[in-house]
Amino acid sequence: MTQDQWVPPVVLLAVDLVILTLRQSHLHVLLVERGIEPYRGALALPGGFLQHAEEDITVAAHRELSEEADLDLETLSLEQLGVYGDPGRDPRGRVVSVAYLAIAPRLPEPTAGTDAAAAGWQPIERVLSGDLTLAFDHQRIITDGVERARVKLERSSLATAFCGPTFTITDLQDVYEAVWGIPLDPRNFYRKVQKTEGFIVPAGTARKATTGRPARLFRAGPCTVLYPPMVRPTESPSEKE
Amino acid sequence: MTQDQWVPPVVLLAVDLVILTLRQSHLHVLLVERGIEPYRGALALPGGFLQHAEEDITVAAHRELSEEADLDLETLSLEQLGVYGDPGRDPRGRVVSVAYLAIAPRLPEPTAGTDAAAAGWQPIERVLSGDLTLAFDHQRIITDGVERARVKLERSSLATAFCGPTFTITDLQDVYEAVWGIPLDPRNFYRKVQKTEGFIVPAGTARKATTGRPARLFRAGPCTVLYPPMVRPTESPSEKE
DNA sequence: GAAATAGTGTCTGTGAGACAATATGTC
DNA sequence: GACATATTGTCTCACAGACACTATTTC
Repeated sequence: MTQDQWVPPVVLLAVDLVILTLRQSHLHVLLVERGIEPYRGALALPGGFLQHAEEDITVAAHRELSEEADLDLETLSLEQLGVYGDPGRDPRGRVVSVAYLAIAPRLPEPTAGTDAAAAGWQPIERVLSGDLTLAFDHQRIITDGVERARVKLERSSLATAFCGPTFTITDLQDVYEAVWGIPLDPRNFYRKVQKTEGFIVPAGTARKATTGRPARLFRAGPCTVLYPPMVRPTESPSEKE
Repeated sequence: MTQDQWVPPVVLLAVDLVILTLRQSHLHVLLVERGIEPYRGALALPGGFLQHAEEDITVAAHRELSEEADLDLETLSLEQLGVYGDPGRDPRGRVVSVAYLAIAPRLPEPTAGTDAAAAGWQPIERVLSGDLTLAFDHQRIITDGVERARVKLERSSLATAFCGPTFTITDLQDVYEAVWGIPLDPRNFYRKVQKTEGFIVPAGTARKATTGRPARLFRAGPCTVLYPPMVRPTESPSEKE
């Protein structure tokens, strides 16, 4: 049934990272400028090939994360997003890429990592709208990553990963609003997160530089799974006839 | 920064299929007996290497599906589950496997496909309990696949993919109970699915061979996304203190 | 009629969404 | 005090869950 001497084809394996963060209440993704062909000069996700044949894929993802974005694993969520391996997505040959999604708290401008000509945070809207042109199929990967993040906010405490060690409830609301792209009622949001057992725990009171009543501070609670889940309003009320 | 002449390592790319179906109200997974080393004689997921360097991964998954299980794509859901590529998972070398999840309606016993020594449906409990020993990391892949299916039943109309072209509401309830592994109240279930716009549409009345009032028949409705979602009872009430 | 399965009605508790009202800070 | 933001309270509606009840079939 198989021909003599048939051997399975080999592929190059790469990892790509969708690193999301919040800047000025807007969701941003980390992009680098490619220094080599193909797509030289175009914006792309940080990533690269496995370093050697025995490197674990997850390890490779973490390696790229620190190489290209100076990000350590502190308070950082990193999960597999999927495989992108269309033949022809890379002119160099058959390259199959494993995409990872990382969520990071507010970060300093990453002034060019090790092997990227330029690096920077780009507003997610510019990517999703097609305003920016990205290398390979990276726009689709980012689209999938954002959607994954949106869904994860509903049932996991992931949102706290966008914040620093302590945060106010308003900070947390900003996260939800930015990722979901919709406004939420502060009063109802307040009640909801307080009622959700183990989501956040008190951590003193903030001294606010700005005007208004100072907010209480919280830190991430013990639970990673939210019950009941946060509900995303724009579910599909438009589904009605 | 890179050594002279450094070239990225290559890997072998495989696809593995988690094919789930319902038999006698129990969730089953399709397993084959391996005919070759490694793990010769052990049970494993159907799957195999890419056929040639230009084969699309999804195409390869469909190919394996028909090769190993005689299943065509009719009313069949097939989606990417994830990548499993730990170094050392396959003694033959660096093999990275893309796992797919397929949901199939009740099917005839698949009497050995093309290149598998034996094939058969195994109850999912035997796999999850560790009662059966599987090749490679296939137990973990199946565990992930079942969990994915459970979650998908909540918000998608996937459950109808387990049924034939027409089905009764009780049939549909059986699907939910089997996949979730918990009993549901028939009365509430009935109301719920009827109220969920576009989930199921009437399709005549069944003539039952058994006793009792004949049930109405339905077929899958136009909506693939359920709103409001079906709620899985055992969410995490045990999370309470 | 008895048994069995299908389908409906009703009540109750929880939680989402709207929004008024109150608290506590800065200027 | 004026203003701004934080926090609490209240009302209403939708829906999950429990479960009594009615309907329609076979025997």
